[in-house]
Amino acid sequence: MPERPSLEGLEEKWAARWEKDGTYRFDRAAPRDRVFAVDTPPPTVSGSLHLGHVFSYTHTDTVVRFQRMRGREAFYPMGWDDNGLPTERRVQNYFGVRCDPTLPYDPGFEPPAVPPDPPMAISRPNFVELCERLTAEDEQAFEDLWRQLGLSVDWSLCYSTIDPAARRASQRSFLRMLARGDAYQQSAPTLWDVDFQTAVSQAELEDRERPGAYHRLRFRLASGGDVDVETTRPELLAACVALVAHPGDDRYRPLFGTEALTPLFGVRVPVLAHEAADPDKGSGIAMVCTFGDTTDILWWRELGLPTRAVVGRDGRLEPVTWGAPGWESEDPVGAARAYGELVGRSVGQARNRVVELLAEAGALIGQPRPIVHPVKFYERGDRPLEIVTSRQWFVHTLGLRDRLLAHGEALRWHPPYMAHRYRSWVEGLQSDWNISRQRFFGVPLPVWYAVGDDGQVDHARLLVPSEDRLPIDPSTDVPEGYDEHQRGQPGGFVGDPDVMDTWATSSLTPLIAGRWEEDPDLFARVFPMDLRPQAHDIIRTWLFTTIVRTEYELGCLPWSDAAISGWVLDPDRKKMSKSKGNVVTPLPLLQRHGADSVRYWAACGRQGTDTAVDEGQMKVGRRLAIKILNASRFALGRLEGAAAPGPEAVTEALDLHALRRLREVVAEATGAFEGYDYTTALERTESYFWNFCDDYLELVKARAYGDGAAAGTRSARAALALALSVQLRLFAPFLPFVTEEVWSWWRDGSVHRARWPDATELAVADRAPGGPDVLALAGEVLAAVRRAKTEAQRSLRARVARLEVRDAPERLTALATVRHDLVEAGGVDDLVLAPVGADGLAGVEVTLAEQ
RNA sequence: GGGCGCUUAGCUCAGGUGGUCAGAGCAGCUGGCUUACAACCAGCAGGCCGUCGGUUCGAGUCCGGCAGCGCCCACCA
Repeated sequence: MPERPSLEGLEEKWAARWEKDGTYRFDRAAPRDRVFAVDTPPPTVSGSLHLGHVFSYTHTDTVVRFQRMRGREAFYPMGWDDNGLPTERRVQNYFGVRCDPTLPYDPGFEPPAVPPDPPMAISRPNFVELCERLTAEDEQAFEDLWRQLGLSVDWSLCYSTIDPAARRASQRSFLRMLARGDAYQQSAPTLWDVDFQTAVSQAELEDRERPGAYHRLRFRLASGGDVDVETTRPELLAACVALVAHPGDDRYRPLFGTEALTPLFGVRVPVLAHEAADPDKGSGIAMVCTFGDTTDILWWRELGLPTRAVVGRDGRLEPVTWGAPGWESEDPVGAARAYGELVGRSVGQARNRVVELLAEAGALIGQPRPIVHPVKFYERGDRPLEIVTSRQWFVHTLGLRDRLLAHGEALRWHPPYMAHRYRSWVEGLQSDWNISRQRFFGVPLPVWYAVGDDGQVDHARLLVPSEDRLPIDPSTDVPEGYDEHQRGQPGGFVGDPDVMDTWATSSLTPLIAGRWEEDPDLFARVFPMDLRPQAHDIIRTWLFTTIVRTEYELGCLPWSDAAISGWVLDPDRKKMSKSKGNVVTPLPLLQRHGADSVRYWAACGRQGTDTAVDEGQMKVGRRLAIKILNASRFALGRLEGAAAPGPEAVTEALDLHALRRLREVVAEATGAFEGYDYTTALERTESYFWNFCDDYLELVKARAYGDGAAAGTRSARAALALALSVQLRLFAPFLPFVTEEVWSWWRDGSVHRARWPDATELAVADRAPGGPDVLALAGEVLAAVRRAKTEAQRSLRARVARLEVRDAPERLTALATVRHDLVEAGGVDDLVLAPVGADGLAGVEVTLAEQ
């Protein structure tokens, strides 16, 4: 035990020791019912960790440590989500490169020392190599941070979503979905990001408020007269395929079944009725285009409308042939002339130009009316999404809805109200899950397509690999029965060029971590898992897709419990974001306050609740850690190097009552932890501890310093040792470093492998006398003495000439049992216990000695 | 438009099953080197528990309405 204990150096010391001793190593011999398995969220590897990660991973770590101490064998892996767009984007910026899949691989390629501008084009294999190089560096930095924070992860169970095992699991599951018919390919209208040039899924959308304007366009009616239609997207006029109004709308009822002519382009479009049309929106009649928004897709599908696509994958208007089939016009020459003004322009540019053309043609009625309206964006994108028709791979989810809802009911949510988010998402599903992405750094779709003798790719003739070949890359691997020189040739094959959505792989984390199909013995010991911890913003993505995939592969829930953490807000309670520049990075805070202190702040944040960064709270945590050091030094210093007397030596009422109360705290903390309520467990423990220091240690001090043979001293020392041992273990999940340090002063082994305290070891508290809590009573009297000294502006060491306590007889009887401790702690010369009747005035009178 | 959460001292928040529940920490103020702790200790002050109504002998604590803030889902011509 050091003379002046300190927090300095504890983190390095114990992190190294835990690694060396394998303190957190999972024992795979443990049977399933003794295992506590966690589906750790693999953080996205693209730059640095966020304080939000520290926050929520600490929550999980406290629960894992509790379960481990309770005797469960913790299966607590770490994963890295390194595949996907964030990594690609980071690599592009970091090295100044862009991927061009048409280029050949350059085995000797090294990126320039200074990122070139404009970025240099490199082949897909070279690009993937750079992705792997950069993620390896990031992952090392992440691991270092997690170790510094004291996460009790078993680092031998580490995986990444791009590593061969993850690719194998992802491709295997895909092939099985394909074989069962759970996955299918389809050419269909798809949400499309024009900058990344990839499809995205419903789960990756977000709405952003953007300025727009209603443009009132006048359509001529084939039957004579005209009708005005309001639109925010006049640039899609050429793609108009119908006008739609509500069937009950009397203004337009006469027009249903007739035809209108689009301005500028003279295309005949039907006027139709559909329930989804809103009479109160715009002019009450909508222009259906292929495709301006998701409602257009609905109308197009349900009304059987033709397709006239004008927006290309690059977000520019594509050339069309007016007068050709599908592009019939009353005035093909005029249509071509007008469209010629728009072709090749981006949608924004085309909008400006078409408004001018419409105004010249007299078809724009009045001025555009500016509005602000929500527009769909890819969550990582900078421009609004377009909808283009493309061939994509989908996983059936709409047909699974009832089953998914049932799983959501069966899952135990912490806090329970988070279940609503899942349910409203599942109920609102509009399309199957699009899992293909037109990107490069991801798990390839493991299929090829036959090329017909005419040289045309036949997407209906799928070539799939056998499972034992996985993982494969169809751009370099060859299907069975073919050889490489047949790639792209008539009668040959081509590989699917796409990769899977990152969620299509990370949705398998319980299977990847549990080594599904590769280590059946391990899998049976850890699956289904106990806990899915994650933040609430990815319920609709990670949590939802994991349930989908597990339902398909195993027909069950992947875990019994989901613990949903909140976000970390900046000190002004604003959401942190890179664009606002208010992101707080964890490393400086860890260096400034220490891991235990940062963990303390995190553990004070309730499950599911957004919490502001609060360095003040971290300071409180640091103070608590220092207090634990000092209080421990006092308690252990009284043992004079000898072993503490056993619990049977505790005989004094004060000591027994302190232990009795501690036993209640143990029960409360245990119950709270079992319900994943680490915050309450910490609060109860901490509250007891401060009272223990302020009152109990002061009261027991003189006795603890006494003759080691005296019964009172033995009782004090035994109680101190037991109470300290229990409290260190209660604190261990929150403050792993300082508790381990103190534990090492007098106990063998790690506190983190010690048994969680329970009522059995505090059974001696059964001997506590009935009646009032002596510690609480003595604490009250002691407080009165301190108040008197403070109010007299005297030192706490000042003597009390006379202390008179007037109270009910039973309370006085209890107080009498601590008379000696009270006299010593208060510096009292004469203590008088004076009984009062039932209506007497209870009180404490303190007479200080002369200075 | 549907749903969820929050609204308690200047700040951040606790307050199972309704009756010492009006609390903690921080900040503030006043004191104190007390043999575990001066990066400490002791003490003080601070609040019509968002609002209106209801249930009850009694409501931060239960029910309903309203308001503000935040979020989820949907819509978004």
